[in-house]
Amino acid sequence: MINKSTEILKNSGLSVTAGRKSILDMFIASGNALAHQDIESGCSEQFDRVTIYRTLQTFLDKGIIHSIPATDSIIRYALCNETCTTTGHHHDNHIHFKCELCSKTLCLDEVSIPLVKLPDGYMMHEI
Amino acid sequence: MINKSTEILKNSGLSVTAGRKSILDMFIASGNALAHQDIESGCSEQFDRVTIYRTLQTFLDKGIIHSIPATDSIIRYALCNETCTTTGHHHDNHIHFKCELCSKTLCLDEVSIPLVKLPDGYMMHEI
DNA sequence: ACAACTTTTGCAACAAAGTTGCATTCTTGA
DNA sequence: TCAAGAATGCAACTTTGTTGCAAAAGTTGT
Repeated sequence: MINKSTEILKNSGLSVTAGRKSILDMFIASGNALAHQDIESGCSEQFDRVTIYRTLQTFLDKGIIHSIPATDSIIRYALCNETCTTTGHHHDNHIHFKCELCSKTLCLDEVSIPLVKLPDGYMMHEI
Repeated sequence: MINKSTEILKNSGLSVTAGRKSILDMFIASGNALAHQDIESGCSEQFDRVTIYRTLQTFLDKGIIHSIPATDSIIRYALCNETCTTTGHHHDNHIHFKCELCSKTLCLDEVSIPLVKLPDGYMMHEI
């Protein structure tokens, strides 16, 4: 295990390729949420758009990253924390914060989520 | 003042056109959040895609509707309640709920928003 | 280290979503 | 009713996301 990105990929049962390592490294280095566009333009090596789409989808499936919808209609992604690396079972119910000036998007893990009361006849399944 | 949609448009200082009335009527009738696509396909009369985009943008600007981002990357829109019809000043910090079966999206006004603690050096401006 | 096997990548072509400029049509207020 | 201003529809375009397939990786067992 040379570095962190390689380790994460192996732990998730994914083959280690240049593209996946690069993209994962970007997430680790940036510390905030990245959109597809950020990755496409900010990556040291150049990868095909399709590869980036598929890599992000793979990371989502494996629980390596989670998606963050925003009012600007751009979906950003951020690394999940350790507790949700197990596939399928996500622990990503936290609040996000986007700076209006630098437009960095950050996870706010400390903020508690209120208990949500659903309308009659509905059942909570996912948050 | 013939009907509610006309009234809302006049109150917001917008000219009353067939397209705006139709779209606004859809929101009033449906009671849940609508995406661009819902409006384009579900409207009684047929309007140009561009007109729908522009109408939604106008409604957003005037505070008639608010946008609801979701993990499926489709942005939906819902009527604002009475207290935020004043332009620019929104009162739309509430939680939304989307049914996985019928995919209706509803506003949950009763749920309280927790106080969000921002990282040092940042200031809350919009929620 | 190598060959066989499986995955991933890049390309091309496509589909869907959103934007812009401009001429035409509709609203509004005098 | 009529002129000024605003909204609409059209066309062309850009951006975003998807799919199939062949080429180029990565992986595993020997």
